[in-house]
Parts: sequence; structure tokens; C-alpha cells
Amino acid sequence: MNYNDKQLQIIDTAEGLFADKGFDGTSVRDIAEVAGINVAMISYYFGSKEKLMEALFEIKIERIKDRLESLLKDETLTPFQKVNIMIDEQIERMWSGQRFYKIMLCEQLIDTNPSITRKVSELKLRNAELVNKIVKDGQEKGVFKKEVDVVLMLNTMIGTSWQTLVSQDYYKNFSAEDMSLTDDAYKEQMKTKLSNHVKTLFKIILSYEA
Amino acid sequence: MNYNDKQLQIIDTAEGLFADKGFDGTSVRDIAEVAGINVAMISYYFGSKEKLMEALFEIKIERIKDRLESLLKDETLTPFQKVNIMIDEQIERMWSGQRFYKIMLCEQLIDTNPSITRKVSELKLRNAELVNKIVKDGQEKGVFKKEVDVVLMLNTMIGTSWQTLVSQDYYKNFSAEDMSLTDDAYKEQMKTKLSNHVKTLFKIILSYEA
DNA sequence: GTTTTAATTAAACGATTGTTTAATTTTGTG
DNA sequence: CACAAAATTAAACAATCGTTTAATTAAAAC
Repeated sequence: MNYNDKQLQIIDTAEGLFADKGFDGTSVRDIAEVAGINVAMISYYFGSKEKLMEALFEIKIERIKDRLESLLKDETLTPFQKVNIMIDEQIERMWSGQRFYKIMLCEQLIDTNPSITRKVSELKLRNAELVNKIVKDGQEKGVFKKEVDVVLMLNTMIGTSWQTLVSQDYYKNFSAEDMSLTDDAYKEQMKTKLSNHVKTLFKIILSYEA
Repeated sequence: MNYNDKQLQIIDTAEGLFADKGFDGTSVRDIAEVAGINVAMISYYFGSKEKLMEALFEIKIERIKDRLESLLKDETLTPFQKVNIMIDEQIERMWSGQRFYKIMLCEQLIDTNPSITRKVSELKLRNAELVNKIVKDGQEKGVFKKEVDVVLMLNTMIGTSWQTLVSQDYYKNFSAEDMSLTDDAYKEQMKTKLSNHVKTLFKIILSYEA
């Protein structure tokens, strides 16, 4: 499906509101007002509020799909390099696209729209299979250990990253850290720490114990 | 606040519906119908739908609070034992109380009710401080290493557990596992695997490298 | 320039939302 | 039993929901 500029602008507006107030908490009039358009345009372009949501998922998931694909093919990278790059890209994707990730997580929890459930399910399985290939490759090359639970490993990457992103505000005042940091600098520091943390965990999960 | 049987029954019904359809996706008439009461009873007992939600959080969070408290005090346990028990209890709590955890996570994401946001925030900070005490104790006793990022560690525990719980259906057919398992047996197996996984990660995070 | 198509609008639609009212029934108390 | 308090009810409330209609404007095609 192809969308024109106006449609993309509506989708973008909807993304922001869905992330802030949830799908059911956002009215089509909210979207229309923020986007500066007439309410009827939403039905006109998308058919319904549900289908507007589906269009959002279609676009975003398509974009996510493409990125991981190319990583697997790269022959110049070692399995460990691939895994580390995957971690960094995952974190980067979550931070920059946190509005959509919020919506996606909510949708996984609530689970009302079958079309979206299917899209998310396919994406997750696909990712797991791609990572499984990397792991299998590493095992054959003798750098990864034999028994690796790929699903649990991915759950650690995604879960830890997500948990860190969602609750970073809660813990801002927890650690007696350098308070002179700006908000942006704080976030960047958090991302770096998280990246190293997950990489360390993955090294343990994947490589032979000392 | 104390609630009578009827109020508790309404709260319990609401919990189920909120978990399935979300707060905004659930109408007071839905709740009334499932609970087998008149719609007006919700306003009569709780004042509003929002306050019904707050009552749910009040009850549930109170219960969660109490459990962790006693663990810290136990003098007969080593720091490592405490951590491992914490992991198992956390997983057990998530699995048995997944309806509420769903709602709580959604509420963290959407963040509209200040009263609830405060309650959740307090709970999280409290937990982090309790765990921090355990870690400090272990460091003083020389069994935990010096540099431990407690927040990241907790994010790994909660994030990994939650991610596993939420997406266990997606991956049911992923691993070429023993298919003869019943659903309940599968879930129990999943919990055991998860528990061992997180414990392994924590051992790495907390103890000196070899 | 005229015709056709697409875009945009305000208004109305019926359904559903959370809450309140006022009447009635049930329960507890003396 | 009589009285007061609590519980429960059906009905009504105004507000908002997503969507549709029918009319109008803008753009594209011939």
C-alpha cells in the first residue's frame, strides 16, 4: 500500500496520540484536531480508526523488517560482531521509535485487532529465526556454545532494553550519579550503559565458560 | 481502605476486563454485566471508574509490597540465596498475577492517572532500594563484586521475565521441543527455564569473573 | 473551458460513554 | 413491628464516540 503526504501526516499524528493516550483513549476528533484536518478525512482516507492503526503498523513494521535482513547477509562480519550490531541497532531502534514501540507493546497486551496481532507475531517469529541462523552459524564455526536458548536470549535483549527505556524516568534520581548531565546526555549515557550490559550478558550466554 | 465482599468482587471482575480489553476499552456496563450487578453500583461504591481502578492498584500494590519486605530481614540467608529467592518470587508473582501486571504495564505506558503513576513509581523505587541493600550487603561480605548497576540488573530480571510471559504464545511453535506437553506443563517448563536463565545472568552480574 | 474526479467541509447520525437521580427493596437496629 | 440506613434498581442525563451524508471547493483530465 502507498500513502500520500496527507495520509502520512495523519498516521504520524495518530502515532503520537496513540502512544500518549492509547488507542481507545484517542478519539478520531483528537487526531483530526492535532493534524489540522476534518474528522471525516480519517474515514475518507482509511475507512475507520482501526484501519488507520493498521496502516501505521504496516508502515512501521515494513521498515523494521528491512533493517535486520541485510545484517544477516553481511559476510564480512563474525557471528559475535553480528550479535553486537544487532544489540546496538535494537536499542537505537527502540529509543528513536519509542512512540511506536509503546503502541506495539500495548497492542500485544490488549490484543483486539487480529490483523495487527498477526503482523506483530510474524515480525517476532521472523526475527527469532534470523537470530537463530546467526547463532547456528556461530555454533558451526565453534565460537558459540552448543546449548543456546535463542528465545530466552532475545527476551533478555528486548525485555531489558524496553524496561530500561520505560522506567528511566523512575530511576533518574536513584543512582547518585553526576547530576550535571543534561537530559539528552543522560539518555545517551543510559543507552551506552545498556548496550554494554546486554553485550556482556550475551557474551556469557553465547560463549563457552572460562 | 477496607472493602467489603461485593466491592472486592467488582474489583476482581474489573481486573479481568481491564487486563483483557484495557481500561479505556472496558465500559462500566461491561463490568456490571460480568459481575452481575447494576451499573450504578460502581459509582455508588467507588465514585467513578477511575477510582475503581485506583482501588485495584491500592489492593494489589499493598500485597506486593509486603512480600519483598520480609525477605530482606531474613538473617539465615546468604546474599546469593536472597537474590535467587527474589528471582523465583518475582517470576511466580508475575505468572500468578499476570492480569494485574498487564494492567500495570499498560498504565506505565499510557500514564494518565497521577494517583496510579505515583503508586507504581513508589513501588519501583522501593524495590530498587531493597535490592540495593541486598547488593551492598553482599559487597561488604565480599561475595558480590564492587561495581554492580542495580537498576540495569533489575531491568534484566523484570524485562526478561515479562517478555517471556507476554510472548510465550508466539514462540510456542518455534523451538522444536517436546510437543506432548500439556499447556500447563509447558508453562511450568518455561518458568523453570526462565528462572535458571535469570539466575545465571545474575551470577555473572554479581560475582567476580573467573 | 468544460467535465470529471478528488478533496474537504459542516452537520447529522445512532450508539455508547460515565454518571446521576429518584424510587424501591433489602438489611440492620431498637 | 417500626424505623433508619444501606443496597439495589431502572431510567434518564448530557457528553462523546466513530461514521456517514450531502454539499461545496480544488485539482486533474480532456
